[in-house]
Amino acid sequence: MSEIEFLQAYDPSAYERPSVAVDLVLMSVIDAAPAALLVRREDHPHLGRWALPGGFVAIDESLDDAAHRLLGDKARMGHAYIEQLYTFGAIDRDPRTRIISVAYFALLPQAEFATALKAAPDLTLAELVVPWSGERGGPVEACSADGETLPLAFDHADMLGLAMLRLRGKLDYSTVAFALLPERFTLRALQDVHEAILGTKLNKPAFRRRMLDRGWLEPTGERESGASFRPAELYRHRTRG
Amino acid sequence: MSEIEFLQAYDPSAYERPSVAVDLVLMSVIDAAPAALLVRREDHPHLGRWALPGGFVAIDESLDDAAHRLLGDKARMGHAYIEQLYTFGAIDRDPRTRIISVAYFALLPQAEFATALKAAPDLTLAELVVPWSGERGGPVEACSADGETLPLAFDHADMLGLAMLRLRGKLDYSTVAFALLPERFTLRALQDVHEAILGTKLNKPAFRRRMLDRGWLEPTGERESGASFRPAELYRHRTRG
DNA sequence: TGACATATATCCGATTAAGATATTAGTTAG
DNA sequence: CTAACTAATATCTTAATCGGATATATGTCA
Repeated sequence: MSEIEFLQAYDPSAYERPSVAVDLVLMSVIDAAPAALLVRREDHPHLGRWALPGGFVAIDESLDDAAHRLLGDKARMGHAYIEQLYTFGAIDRDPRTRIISVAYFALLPQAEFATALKAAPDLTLAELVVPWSGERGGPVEACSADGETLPLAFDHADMLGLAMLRLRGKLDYSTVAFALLPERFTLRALQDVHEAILGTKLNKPAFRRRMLDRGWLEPTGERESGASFRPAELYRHRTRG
Repeated sequence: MSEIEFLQAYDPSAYERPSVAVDLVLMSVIDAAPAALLVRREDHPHLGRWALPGGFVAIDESLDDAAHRLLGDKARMGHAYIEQLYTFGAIDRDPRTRIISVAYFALLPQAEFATALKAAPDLTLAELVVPWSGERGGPVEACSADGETLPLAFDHADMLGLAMLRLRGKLDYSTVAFALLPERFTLRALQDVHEAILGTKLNKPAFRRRMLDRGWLEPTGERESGASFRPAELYRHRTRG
């Protein structure tokens, strides 16, 4: 049998197939706390609960393409740091039918986060409360601006928890933190982001040394404005060698 | 509309759905080198090339269940350390039809690896050659026992490469290495596993100290036998406290 | 112009990690 | 039975790193 004959004889409808979806964990650091964007479910199932923005993967688009498409459709965002997180495949995770969901997490600077909130009116800002410490992992809770706990739909508390765990793990040895900051930022702002994600205070001189020794930072020669005290130097993320 | 009415009205056949598969990266350390188990493809597409054992996910089983089922069916293995790796979703990764594949990696001690090779005669041992260093990542090459390069099917070189990258990353801060060793082992054997996976030599006293300080090891009081020199103490992985 | 707040630089002690070397304990050959 | 050999285990020294504290510099604002 030749390859062409084989492909013609292949019957893809022989198996009953699950639906495949992509869910987005859109994260930022707002007011010194980790935050995510949620949508209130207006349909069954889990009506009234809060869910991650997501959607089904089309038959003619890759998983990464689906994630980027949803980033534009749901959050009105063109570009963002985005990375595949984990694939959730429990049988009963959705009561409608078998849906396997590939979770992605995206990191946005505070300004783009605010823009997305305005441009996409169904999105709601939620502060993330991490009930575990260090690298233990587990689900996280979402809180609205007025401190109320937002009940989460499906297994989305696990997705948020895994995103926080991944973020904490990558913070120290990778450059993900820069995706949460504007193009130019102070060392203080960088430390605030680290502290918000880790949930701990850090030693200032030690943090400065570590970051500068990494070689990731490039001083711009400019200084922050609008402060009523000595303005700090603005750095940018060095992308070239 | 009540939830029950909604569920009855929901039509899951409205979307054209991709097939979902699970592929297994079955890894071990054989003769001081990382190794994996491959199957020769006897059908189109990629006839004659070498692939990871895998299969489709049934509609009534979770992803994890599918991975464990395949571990039993394909490798005749009951238990092994197993962990989800990444989900590959490019449109053209399989020429037959749209197949999204969730890759899992499993770690087996050398003895179980040999047992699987005997019990499942279609499996072939392949040594993995890592053409990159450190944490850079990328595809990996597979070599047969007589040194010939085995051409890999689909995107399976990427799956093998990602498995190696994950393994290297987890080696130092987690207990995955113990999944590659028998229940009782010497510190020398543990160091050999580390060196094979990292592809570098390690300092012996420093390695001993690090491992013993971690608190993961429990001395058994017994010693290895069959050596023509001073036998080393046998340790086991401490699972409690 | 001086008080103030914070950025930035320097310093020192403590903890940690690595590499080298010395010692111990089995095995085996003579 | 004993000495030589090999590799495991213990000890030691040195280098590097890290954290905390303090001191200084440099802006704003009253």
